[in-house]
Amino acid sequence: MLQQTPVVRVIPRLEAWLARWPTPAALAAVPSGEAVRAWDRLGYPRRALNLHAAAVTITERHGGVVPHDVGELLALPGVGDYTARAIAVFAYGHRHPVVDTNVRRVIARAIDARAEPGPPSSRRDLAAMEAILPPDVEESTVANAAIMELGAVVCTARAPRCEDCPIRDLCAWRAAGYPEYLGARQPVQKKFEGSDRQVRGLILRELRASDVPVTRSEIDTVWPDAAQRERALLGLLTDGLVTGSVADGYQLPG
DNA sequence: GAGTCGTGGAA
DNA sequence: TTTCCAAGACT
Repeated sequence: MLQQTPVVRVIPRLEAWLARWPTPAALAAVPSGEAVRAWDRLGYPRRALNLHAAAVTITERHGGVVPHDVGELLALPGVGDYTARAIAVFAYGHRHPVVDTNVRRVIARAIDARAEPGPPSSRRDLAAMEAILPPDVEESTVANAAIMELGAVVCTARAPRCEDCPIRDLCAWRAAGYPEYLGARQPVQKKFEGSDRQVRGLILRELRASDVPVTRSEIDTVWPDAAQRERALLGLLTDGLVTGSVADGYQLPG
């Protein structure tokens, strides 16, 4: 849920989710479409599908227990470098570098004296975090959490609160006089308004709201551009977020 | 490595 | 209003 999604938006959804499905086995026992429906408007609904698939794998192959091993975690659908290590470290207390967008920003500033991190590279980013991670296991766990939290609360992307920063006296960016970001800024994100992503969201919204298959003509009402509708629906079918056909109608997956 | 994939709150 | 961007993953 936390992937590319603000923490404050995740917390209430997580609590409701865990109240309904307290264990991987509980989630694995329902159709994947129920996970997509419960995901509601949290965004990136393939995460719901992946989470359900991961629950099935955990139930069938790991005895219902989320694995400790980073390699086994990485093998789960939707679990990448960040999530695998976050679980191993914060749930199980193992020693691994955990690198999210906050950590990348703190390292860029405090260590590299740059206003912003460069493009993500798991190899480089993990190595950079490993280099400053305490050797002691328990200290490393605290350090992972602390650096991430520092980036989320103090060393923020827009208006960093440097005067309140606990490591301001050893921050390389501060020592260098807060140099501006060098080089061409990579384009943030393609415009959402009018995008295929928006159409996908609108189609999925229809399917979530219905307990019976939705007809093609009903889907046709959500967006004026037919070609774009077709593209979005095909994409949803390909991703497994939607099942069905023109003849049977479309619905969330079983 | 570059593109794609949702949503919504804050500046 | 527009832009930014948020505990990323996958192709």
